[in-house]
Amino acid sequence: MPPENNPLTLLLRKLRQHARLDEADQQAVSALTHTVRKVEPGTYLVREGQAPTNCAVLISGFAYRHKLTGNGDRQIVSLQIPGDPTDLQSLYLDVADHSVQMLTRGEIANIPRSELQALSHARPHVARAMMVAILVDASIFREWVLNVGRRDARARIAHVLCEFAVRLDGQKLARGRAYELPMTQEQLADAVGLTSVHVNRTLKLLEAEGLIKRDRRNIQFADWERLQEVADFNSRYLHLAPQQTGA
Amino acid sequence: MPPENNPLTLLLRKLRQHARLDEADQQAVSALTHTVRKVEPGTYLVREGQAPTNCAVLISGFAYRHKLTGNGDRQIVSLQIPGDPTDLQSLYLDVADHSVQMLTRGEIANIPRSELQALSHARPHVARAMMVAILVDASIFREWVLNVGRRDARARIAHVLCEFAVRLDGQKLARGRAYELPMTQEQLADAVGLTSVHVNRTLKLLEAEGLIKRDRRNIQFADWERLQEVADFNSRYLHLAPQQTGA
DNA sequence: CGTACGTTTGATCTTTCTCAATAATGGTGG
DNA sequence: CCACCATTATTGAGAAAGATCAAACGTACG
Repeated sequence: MPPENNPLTLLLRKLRQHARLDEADQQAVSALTHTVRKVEPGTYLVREGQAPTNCAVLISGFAYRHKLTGNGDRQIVSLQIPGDPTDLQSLYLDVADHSVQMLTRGEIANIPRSELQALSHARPHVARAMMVAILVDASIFREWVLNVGRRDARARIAHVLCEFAVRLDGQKLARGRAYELPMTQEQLADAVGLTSVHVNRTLKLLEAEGLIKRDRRNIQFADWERLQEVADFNSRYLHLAPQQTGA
Repeated sequence: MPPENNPLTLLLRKLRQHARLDEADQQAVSALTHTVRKVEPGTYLVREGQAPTNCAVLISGFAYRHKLTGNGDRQIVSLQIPGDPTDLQSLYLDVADHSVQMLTRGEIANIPRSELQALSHARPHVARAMMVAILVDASIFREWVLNVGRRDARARIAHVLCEFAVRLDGQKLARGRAYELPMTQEQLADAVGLTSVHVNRTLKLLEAEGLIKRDRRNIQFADWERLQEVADFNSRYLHLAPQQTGA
């Protein structure tokens, strides 16, 4: 099957964003065993406390990583968009310290963890590319600590909206200055460490200020520049590839 | 110089916590070029926005990672204790997305980033060990998102105290059920996303409850079990080595 | 023995949470 | 295609956690 139709093309694209992979590397990635599966919202891709046996790459749909407190409060610690390998974070850890769950319906490609490990062992460039992907994830976690720890509700929510927009854009998934936010206000609340009630009010505030427009889950960026300012958003932490280098 | 006196012994110990390194691997790590330097509190080991050129391993003393919001609020995103490589987080990233600064006086071993990269390229087992170290750091970031996003002041502060205790213990740096907290209440506040005033009151609350005892910066765990409960602390996310495997 | 920094305390103000009820929406079975 | 149900979104009123402002107090160190 030509690589264009291969579910792993997405993964390959992701890996090549920051590291140069030669023909053999690319071949090896494309040759990974994988099974494609359709999944419903709520499906677990990783379950806290379990030993990870494979790595799911999101082909379509959205997912989120989260942790729970002892009394059941949820905190979403990151969002995953198509192309994201959801499980590199436990590639070499024996027990998952968090869960990953589908936000929407979608498709995933499951790759045996052992194959990824073997690949990273055998091919330094691929190992490096995976490491970069992991490091970028870690950088996003750090920004989220800042977001949740030091910004007020308005900036916090605006920040998540900005991050999502920029990441979608980076994967060529955004259509213009708008997107469908793939989550409920309650889930958004869990991402920013607030209450769904307060998220609702703050969303309306952002709208009243003319920063966004909303129609159900659809978010339009009425004033992208000012929204970024309000969000205190600077995309540096996403470590976007400055330029896609050709093959 | 025998490895016991080598500043890199600490790094080696860290790397070997989760991955098996053979003789040659260990040799290679011990042979890394490095310069030891004494540093004062406040010294920057990494500066946000700069291109990292070397990786500092903490030999003695404590450091912290932090980020700033646009209006100057600081959020500490993790604490570093002796043995921690402070800079693996930017091993393959071109621009540092956060700063690392010394909390106390201490000593660091600076290793050229290029050498670490070369080492990870040449030695898969070392690469894997570094990846694990990075993954554990990432796991700690995730826990901090949860801590700051979903726990109240009392639990949050207790949680940081617990984490610090367990990590010190893991490096054989704690003397019994007490330690000297190497930071001001203001810095602790920046670590938990609160005000120093509120940290002060909460610390006194924890003391009044009989969970800790304090004398200046010295923290004693008067009731370790109950403190962990209050903190909602579970060390799983630290991914501590189940057992130190012999050479 | 001052001075600067860190800690402690009080009083008041804000943001965000809670609780509760009402209104939309979307999906589903008939 | 329509009525019904379960979610999700919205709104209001009151409570609480934590922030802010300001001042006093300690303590280490030059």
